[in-house]
Parts: sequence; C-alpha cells; structure tokens
Amino acid sequence: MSGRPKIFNEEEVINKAIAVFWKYGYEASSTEILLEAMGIGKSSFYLEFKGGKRELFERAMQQRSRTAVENLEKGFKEADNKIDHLRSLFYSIADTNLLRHKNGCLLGNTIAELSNRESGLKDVAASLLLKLEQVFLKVIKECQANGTLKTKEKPEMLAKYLLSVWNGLNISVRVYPNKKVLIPLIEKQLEILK
Amino acid sequence: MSGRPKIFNEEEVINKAIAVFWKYGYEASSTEILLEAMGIGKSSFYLEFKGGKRELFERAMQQRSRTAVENLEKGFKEADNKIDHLRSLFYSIADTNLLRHKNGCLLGNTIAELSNRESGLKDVAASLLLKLEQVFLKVIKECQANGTLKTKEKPEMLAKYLLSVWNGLNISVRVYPNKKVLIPLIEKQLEILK
DNA sequence: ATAGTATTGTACTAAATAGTACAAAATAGG
DNA sequence: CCTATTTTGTACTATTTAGTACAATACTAT
Repeated sequence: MSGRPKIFNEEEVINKAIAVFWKYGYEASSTEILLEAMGIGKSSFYLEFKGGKRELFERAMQQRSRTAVENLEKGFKEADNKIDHLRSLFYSIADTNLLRHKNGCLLGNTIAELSNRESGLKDVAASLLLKLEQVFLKVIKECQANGTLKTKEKPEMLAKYLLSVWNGLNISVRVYPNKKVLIPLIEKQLEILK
Repeated sequence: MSGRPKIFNEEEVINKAIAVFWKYGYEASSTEILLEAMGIGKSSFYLEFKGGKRELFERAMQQRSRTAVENLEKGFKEADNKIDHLRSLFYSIADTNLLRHKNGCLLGNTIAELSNRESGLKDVAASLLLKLEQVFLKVIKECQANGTLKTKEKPEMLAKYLLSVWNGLNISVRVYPNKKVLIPLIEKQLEILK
C-alpha cells in the first residue's frame, strides 16, 4: 500500500511556490526556480503535479485564496467594529513594508498577466477574486443590518465597488510608493462606506 | 554616408510589437514571436534595438503612452463638454468588444507583471501612468475653472483618484466581463465628478 | 525476511530561446 | 564604376528549459 515516504508536505511546498509566483509572476517563474524554492526534485514534482507548472499555479492560487479568506473571516469575527476592520484592511495596502503589498495581489497580478495568454488561469483568478467579493458582501450586509453602516446602497454594488478599489489600489501602491499620497487616496475611495 | 536602406519604419514595427506585448505580456512575448509580428529579421532587430527585447519593450511603452496621451488631448480639445468626455472614456472600458480593453491597460499590466522582476521597467510604466494622471489633472482644473465641475475637491486628489479607478476597472473588466455589471460600477466610481 | 508499492535522484533528450558572426546586398557620393 | 557605409539574411553557438526514463530507495503488510 504505502511505499517510500514523501519528504515534503503538499501545503508547505505550495506556500513556497506561492512566494515565487507572487514575486516574479507566472511566466518568469521557471520550474527550476520553483523546484529550488520548494526544495524537491523533478520526480517528486511531476508525480505530485502531473500538469507541471500550470497545475502548480492553479493550486497555488486556490491555496492562497483559501488561506486569505480564512484569515479575513477570522479577522472580522474577532473585530469589535467590522467596518473599521474593513477600512483598516484597505489602509494596510499603503504599508509598503509589508512584502505582501509591495507585490500587489496575486490574483490581480494574474489577471493582468494572463488574460489573453492563459484564459483558463485567468478564469480561476477571477473566480477566486469573486470569493473575496463575497467576503466583502457578507460584512457589508451584517453592518447594514446592525446599523454600523448607514448607507442604503445595495450591498452587492458596494462589494463590487470595493473589489474594484482593491485592484486599483494594488496598482496604485506601486505607482505612488508613498504613504502620504496613498492614505488620503484610500480615504477618498472608501468614503462610500458611510 | 547612407548605406542600404531600412526595410522598416521604426514607429510601425514598434506598433506591431505593442500589439504582441499587450496581448501576451512581457515575459511571454518571445523575441521570435515579436520579430515575426514586426516582420523584420534578427540582424535588423539587434541593430535597431541593441538592448534586445527589454529595450524594445521600454520604447513600446513610451510610444504607446505618447500616442495615447496625444489621442486623449485631441479628444478633449474637440469635446463640447470635457467632463462628459472624461466620463465616456471610463465608460468605454466596459466595452469589451474593444480589443484595447479586453487586454486591460498595457502600463497597468506591466506594473502587475514586472514590479519585482524588472523594477526598471516598472518604473517606466509608473512614470508613464503619471502622464495619464497629468492629462486627467489638466482637464479637471479646466472644468473646475469654467464651472463644469463644481466639486471643491483638490484637483490633484481627483486626478490620482481617477488613475486608481482606471487601474481597478481595467482589472474589473476581466473579472466581470458584463456590461450590466460594469456600467453601474463605473457610474458609482465616477460619482465623485460632480 | 520479503514482496509489493510509492517516492526519490540522476541522467538524459528534445525543443525553445537569445544572441553573435559574417558575408552579401543596396544605397550615396565622388 | 568604384568606394565607403549601412542594412540585411543565413548560419551558427551556447544556454535555458520542460519533461521523461529508469533504477535505487524507503516504507508497510504479510
């Protein structure tokens, strides 16, 4: 039944791959670089990821999305004021010390890079961004219900608006790598949350 | 002095290269594909673009920016109502029939793809996006002066806001390839122009 | 122990890719 | 028509890259 044991943990090596993809993008991440970062050899790699780099990337996006959504939901659950917490999430984009933001959003980057080249991967990225939209939507609905958010704007619209702002800011942060510029910009884009 | 004549026009072949870069991104555009699209051979290419693909890309971004800014300024010059014209520019992003928008914005895509890999090229893209911001800024100032735009918001802030919205929408258009969704979203993001 | 099984490491192949070398070609001016 | 000059086409090299083949290895269950 069970032969030679795996020397790696699937989730861990995918996390290592996520770091590479996030930094260099899809095309510029060669399998050689990925394997080195993941710390496994070719045999193990192609056994685990029969579809090669493409499959790895798809699973990387899915894993990144899953952990991000989990972290977000945990954060909102623990937050006193969910709307303030939502706001601070956006303000944190301006914090270019966070490597996470200097590289933008993995899914947004993927859509920008692969829309025409690999539309299958773009579709995966788009569907995962919709999960982020769903997180926004849920919070917005709750806050409209409990009165923390007074606006009568449709929650579906607000959620899509936030996703669009999210993607825009993740580019802006690399156009204006400067908190003094970014903070008022973010503030302005979030004025809709009143 | 003047030897064998060039078989190509510099601006034209760069335009052909722009189309390739725009569609596939930087990394996925091999020199082979580019040369085929440009219709020139290796010798001519490396003679004209000593820096190879990297130099070609830099000049492609610059040329694309220049023609885009020229077209925009011409459009604004001819427009009856500059603010309406500015609005329609953003609404046109929703028109996914326009190939120009199905592929997003060349400069935004570049920032997403190359921020960490080729920060020099990212810096070029960022500086060219700032030129777009300057176009927005000029129009906003004019319209605030002539009363077409009543908001007292600082024009510099409005211009940066529009650039961020621009970048966000160019991702959104590929997340929601659907006018029914995009038009109200754009409308909402442009409410600031009042 | 040993047979069966899943994983690993190494060596290899085939293809794609970037870039160079150099001779041939096409012009202008004398 | 000949020379200097610039561009072009072809052939070549060297490197990177993805992926495969296969034997060796390390485990489990009998």
